[in-house]
Amino acid sequence: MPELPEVENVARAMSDALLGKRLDGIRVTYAGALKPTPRKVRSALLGLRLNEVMRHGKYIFLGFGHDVDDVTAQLLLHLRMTGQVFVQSDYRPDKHVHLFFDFEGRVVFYRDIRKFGGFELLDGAPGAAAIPHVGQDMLLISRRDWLLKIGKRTAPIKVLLLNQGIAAGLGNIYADEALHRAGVHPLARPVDLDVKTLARVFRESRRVLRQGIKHGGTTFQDFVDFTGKPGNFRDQLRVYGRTGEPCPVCSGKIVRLKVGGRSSHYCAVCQPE
DNA sequence: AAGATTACCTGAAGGC
DNA sequence: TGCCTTCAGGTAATCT
Repeated sequence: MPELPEVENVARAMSDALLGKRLDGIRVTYAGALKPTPRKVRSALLGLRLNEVMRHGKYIFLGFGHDVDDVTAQLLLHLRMTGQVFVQSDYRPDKHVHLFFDFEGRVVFYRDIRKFGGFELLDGAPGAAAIPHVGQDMLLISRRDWLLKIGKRTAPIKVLLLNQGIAAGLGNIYADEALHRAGVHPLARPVDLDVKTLARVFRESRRVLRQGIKHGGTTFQDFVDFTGKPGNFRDQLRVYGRTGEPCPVCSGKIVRLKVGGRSSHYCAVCQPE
């Protein structure tokens, strides 16, 4: 499931492989993956070059223009739950591949089993202004701003870490991992925690996201990188998906609990309520 | 106004 | 070639 580290790896790979290349064609087998309509997207982008790849939280902005560095139109990409973007010369597309982008002969596939994700054409090049409900990127927000936004809240901290309006990028897996590393229970309320503890959650959130990026992301079920390979961070997970196993730090039992409708995994010993 | 619930989809897993 | 229910989790919309 793509969260910030997985999206960052996709963005970097797209940038490396496609920057400056001309978009010559788009084949569409599921129109819902290309908004507002495949026709309008083709009419706006065909013949233009990909001049910018920018990640914000779990979103990727793809900037297109006529000349070098010129950006006159943008595609906004979100992978949601099962979206995959990759280039693989020997790949045989299955029924879940919905889009084929032709960049000067190189084919980029968009595959999405659950069809939640996709691309959306933005008028002009609004960038982050197109997603005003999304807060600053979790890797860019200052500790001060983050503490101001979260410090007095009364909702469970797990829910707030997942709230993309406060800071963008953490998903269910990395949020559980960050809370374990910080030693904080997922139901803890920020208003009840001291600043030092909150600062630890902030630091560990950043750290686990950076480690995820370094390891090529986490593949639990569906994520693959730009070359179609799964990520390596799964081995580093300490609590997510390890219900019933011993905690790697203290050997306490890892338990699972629904928080805000989402499964949360934590160590009952390291993360007391 | 924040928090809870539901919708969007498909596939895997497990009970019977 | 079994049927049915539940679950997985990102986000928007719709409730309370």
